[in-house]
Order: sequence, then C-alpha cells, then structure tokens
Amino acid sequence: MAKNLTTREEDYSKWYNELVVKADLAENSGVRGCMVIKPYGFAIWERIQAELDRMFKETGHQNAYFPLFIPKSYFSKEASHVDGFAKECAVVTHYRLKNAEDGSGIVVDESAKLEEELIVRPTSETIIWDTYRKWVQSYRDLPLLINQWANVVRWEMRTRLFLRTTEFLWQEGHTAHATKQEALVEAEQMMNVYSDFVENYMAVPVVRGTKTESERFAGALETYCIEALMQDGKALQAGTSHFLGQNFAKAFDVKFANKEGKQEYVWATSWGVSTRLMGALIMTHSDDNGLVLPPNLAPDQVVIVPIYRNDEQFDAVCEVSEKLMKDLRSQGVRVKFDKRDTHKPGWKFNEYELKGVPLRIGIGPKDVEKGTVELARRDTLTKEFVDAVDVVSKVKELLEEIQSNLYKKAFDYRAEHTTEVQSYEEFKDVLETKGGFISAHWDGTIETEERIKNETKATIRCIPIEGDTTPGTCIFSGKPSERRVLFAKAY
RNA sequence: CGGGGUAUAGCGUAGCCCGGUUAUCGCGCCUCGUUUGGGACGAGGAGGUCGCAAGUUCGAAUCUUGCUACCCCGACCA
Repeated sequence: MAKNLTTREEDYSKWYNELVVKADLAENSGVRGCMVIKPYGFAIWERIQAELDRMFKETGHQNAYFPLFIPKSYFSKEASHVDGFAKECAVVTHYRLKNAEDGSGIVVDESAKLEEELIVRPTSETIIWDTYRKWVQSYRDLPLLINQWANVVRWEMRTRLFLRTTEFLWQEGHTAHATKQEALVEAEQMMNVYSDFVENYMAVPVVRGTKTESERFAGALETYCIEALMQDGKALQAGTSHFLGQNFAKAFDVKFANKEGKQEYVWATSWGVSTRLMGALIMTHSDDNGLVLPPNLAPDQVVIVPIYRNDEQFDAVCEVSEKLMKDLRSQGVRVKFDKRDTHKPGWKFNEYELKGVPLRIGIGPKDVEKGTVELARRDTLTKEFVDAVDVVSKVKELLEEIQSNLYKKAFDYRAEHTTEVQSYEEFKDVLETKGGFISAHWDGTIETEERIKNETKATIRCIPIEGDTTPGTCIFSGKPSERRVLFAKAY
C-alpha cells in the first residue's frame, strides 16, 4: 500500500501535516498562517456545526451575528482581556487604496486613515457586551442566550493546519444572567454539551475540568474545559467555557432592574469550540493508512465501489449498487456510489481509505451472481462477504460498532497513558518516556506551576471534575496539596 | 524578533562548487489502445519569466549585491 504517507512512528507531526493535505481536508494558502479548508474538510466541519448547533438550540440558545471589526476603544475597556489578546491582534488603519504615483502598483492611501483603528476580532466579548447594554434593562430580559458562528483572527507566530491558524472558524456563545449561580450553571452546562458532543459524535474521550489561574481565559473568573489526549501523548484543549463574573458587565455597564427595582450588573459566560476540533478528530483516530472518521461525523459513511470488466457487467453491477444505495439512504445512511470510470477499483479503495470512509462496499460480477457484497471496515481494515439481503442491517450495525470501537480504542489509549506519580523524579521520567496525562499533587501556586512548565514543558491541563481529591504533598515544593491535578505537554 | 535553511513545470526534484548548444528525472495532466476484485501498461503529447530586481560577462539557473516569500528551531497561543 504505497501511499507515501509518513508513518506516525517516523515523525508524528509530519504524518499529521501530510494527512491533512493528502486526505483533502485543507491546505496552506497564499496568506501566511491562513488555511484553505477544502470541500471534504469543510463537509466534516459542517457536520460538527450541524450537531452542535442543534445542541445549542436544544439548550435554549439562539444564533446571531456581530461585526468582524471592533473599535479599539471597546477593546481596551476590560483590562485583563486586553492583556490577553493585545499581542495578537490584526488592526485596520486605513480604508482606501490608490495607484502609486510612480506607477509601481497599488498602495495604501495615507490620506484615508481611520479616525479610530478597528481591531479584527480575536473574540467578540467586547462588541457583544457593548451591544448587550442596549438589550438588557430588566430581569425580564434575562437570561440572554446567544451564539454566533464566525471567523476570528489571532496573529500567531507559529501555525499548523487546523490546530493553530491565524484565521479560524468557531462558534462563540455569550450569555447574560441575573444571578451568579445561573451563570455558573450555564458555563458548566456548556462544558457538558461539549463533552457530550466530542465523546458521542467525535468518539474522542475528554477530561472535564477547570483551568488554573494562569491558563484561564483573559477576563474570566473560572474557565471550564475539556481536554483530549492525542496519539503522540500530547494533550489538546478541545473546548472551553468561561464564567466571566461581572467583569464585562461592569466594563460595558450592562445593568438590569431586579424585581425590587434595584439596578444590578448582569453575570456573564462565554464558550467556544473551533476548527481545532478537526485536529483532535484527526489525531485521535487516524492511522498510517490515512484518516479514520467516526461514522457520526463522516460526510460519507459508506462508499460503494463497482467492479467490472465490460459495459454489460457495469450495467448489472450498477443496478444492484443503485438499489442498495437507495435502500441505505432510506434508512438514513449517508452513502456514496462512486461509479466514475476514470479510476480503477484499486485506486478507489486506497483513496477512500486515505479519506477515512468508515465502510466500503465492493460489488462485482461475482457478487451479482452470488447475491453478495464485499464489506470492508476502515477502523479494523477487515473485509467480509455479506449476503445482499442482509447488507442494510449489517451496515447499520457496523456503523454503530465502528463508532463505539473508535471511542473505546481512544479511551483505552488514554487510560494507558494517564499516570499517577508520587514524586517529581517520577513525573519527569514518565513525561519523557511515556507522555500522556500525569496526575500529580500540586501546591496550588502559580510559581510552582510556572517552574514545572519551564523545566519540563508540561503544563497543568486542568483540575479534573471527576478526580482524586485526596490531599497530599506537592511533587515539586513538598508543600500541602489539596488534590491531584492533570499535567501534560500540550498543543 | 533572534539563529539556520530553501526558492527550477501542478507536486517532488537534478543541474549551481568549476558560467557555454534544445534545463534533468519521477509523479500528475492530455490523446490513443489494451486494462479494471488493493494506487495498471504501452506509445505519443502538452506544460518553464530557473522567486524578484540590479550587477559582472561575449554568454548567467549557475558568480556578486539587494529585496521578497516560504520552511525548520527558540520566545507567545484556542
């Protein structure tokens, strides 16, 4: 099977880059750090969007859209928020181009300088809270539960397809509540929506937790997160949900009259997942033969490849294939019948393997004769012959099995790569030799966290919600520790 | 922004040291024929401002200078 794909063993990050390009998911563009998401990659993103969007609406949220540009003055209203993002903002300073006087081409028209610069949103808290001020007057206007699907720009130094790009797609939810408790419940709820989605649709197991102060979102009082573990032993933050307290309400003066007629600041949350999820999906399941997609997210769950030598056979095979396609579709299965005669079956087999289609059905003259089809699984790379009459039920059964098998494989991998350590020596040893999540006692100080990071590159991924809460002593400082936290090297 | 590297057809590359006919090879692409159950084969064909600009020279992909872009390594990050 010559696919010229670098193996994970050889060079994991090269494997990832090649896979993204060869599976037709995305490619680098003429703009530094910005990717082109190709149709196949975008189809997967659309499935992610569709499912999440449904879940957001089920939990009472509505979609809206806010501007791409944010006036600089808005941006500077919430101090810690500015600190967090200032270093990576793209800024619009002019609004007109002109032909250069010396004929050398198009240049910026210096006379068209903006009175106030516009920031290309790195996230929308500021513009949204400036808007919410006008929308909220009474407790009757609350809660305000809004989401937007958008692009954002963060001027990153080093970029990688899907994992970190200068422009990326995401959704950002922004909610306003009358009470602290309600906002906390919302933030926690959305973390759970994310973990539910990522585990059940993406088949990626996650650890739910909260961030330490230094890893927290700029402007948040608490950041909830879901952390996944990739096949190379590095952690990837798959989603975050923030309890923002009244920071933005105060910065943007968003007040409401409570039942007693007293003015109060609202309580806020924001939460988001991005195209980075694509990276998590790829790095969790795929193998050296290419992409492996969980059936719930695969744009094509099944592909039918016809095999034939002549027109007569082609017609016979087509008839059977098209009927099967119809039957499968009527059962809600996403199926593609690839009857292109420009590529040979062998070529197609490899192509769909590279693209991670969960199930492949081969139908040839012998099958037509015997009333069978060949069914091949992408996750296990196994093949079997199935009676044509049983195919539909068999396909449905296998799709479910593949979905749960992928989750189980990833879950087992994570279980094997989560290590409880008692000492700093052991910590460093495990980090070096095995990688993965390391559960260790930490004294709760930023200083210790920082020093461990500097010495080992590992960071505290989260304080797990379900985790060992027995007190102990910090592996680094020897001071008392309230509970174990999860460390890892991260993307 | 520091350190290192690269730039030749859609992609990957040879040639560069030591300047000299028509710029090499593979993949891909087009045409025809034979093929089609794990990336077929043969024959023919198309495709190039050698990153950009200037210089040296009778002559530059090759030497010199400047510029630009990209990649890798560090500091920042969903």
